[in-house]
Amino acid sequence: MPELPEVETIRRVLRHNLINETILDIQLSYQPLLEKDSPYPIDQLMNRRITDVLRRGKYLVFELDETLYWIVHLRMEGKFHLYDDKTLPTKHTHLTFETPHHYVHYLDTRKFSRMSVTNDLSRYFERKHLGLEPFDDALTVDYLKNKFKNRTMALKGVLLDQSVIAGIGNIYADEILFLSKLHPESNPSLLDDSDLECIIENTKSVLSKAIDEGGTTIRSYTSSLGVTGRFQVSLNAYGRGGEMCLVCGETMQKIKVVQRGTVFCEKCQRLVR
DNA sequence: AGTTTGACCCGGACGC
DNA sequence: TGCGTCCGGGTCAAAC
Repeated sequence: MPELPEVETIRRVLRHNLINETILDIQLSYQPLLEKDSPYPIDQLMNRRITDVLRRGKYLVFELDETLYWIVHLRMEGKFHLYDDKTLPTKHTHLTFETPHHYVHYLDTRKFSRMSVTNDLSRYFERKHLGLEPFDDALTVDYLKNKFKNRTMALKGVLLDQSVIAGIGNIYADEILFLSKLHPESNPSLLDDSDLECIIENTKSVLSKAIDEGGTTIRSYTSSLGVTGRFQVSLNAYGRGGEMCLVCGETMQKIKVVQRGTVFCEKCQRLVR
């Protein structure tokens, strides 16, 4: 599942390839991908020029003619493929469009992803109640303290809450908690300033490092672009349940927290209760 | 009114 | 081979 660093990587690849390209033909073959309350149908993108590609949290945004916005959330398995030649769609291709220089397919095996077309981007995101971007200077100890107070949910739960910090998903939540040496089931409202500072610093460092690694991967892409944004990042927690902790050697635990698979080291990560 | 829980969107993987 | 069941993650509505 693409997390924020992957989405950012995808954004850069798409922007590089599609900026100033005009959408000459676009077809959505699986209608449920378009949100029911989308102000406009997909057809509205026809003959529009892509003037920018943006990201907000894990949302991708194509700006068209600087006035219209096509918003895409990849969820678990949404992906863009760019081709130089006309290519047959697969059974998981749900949308196709072409531009003067590219043929673009959008695929999603699980069909979990969603998109919308609007001319009012700020209104769209207001309704999604997104919190600060991880790299926003307004992300401070005081901001988190305010967001964490009165929260009884497990700490990991509030890290996944997109109205606190936008863009943290399951993989990086585990990684941030590991680096911060905090147990995923800690009580968010009981953390002290240094814990919060630690969470902020690790959030920024782990995400920016992953974005950098994504940039490295981009250079290895060839002309037929599988823009999945997937790349190998060295992770301490995710996928390492039952393996030894890379810091202390203890066996990493795998549990469910807020119904999400969660890996942590019970020796390194302090439970605050 | 703010917070938490659970349903939902699907098809791949797995077990029998 | 075929069927049934479970799983996964972000979002939002419902419940608290």
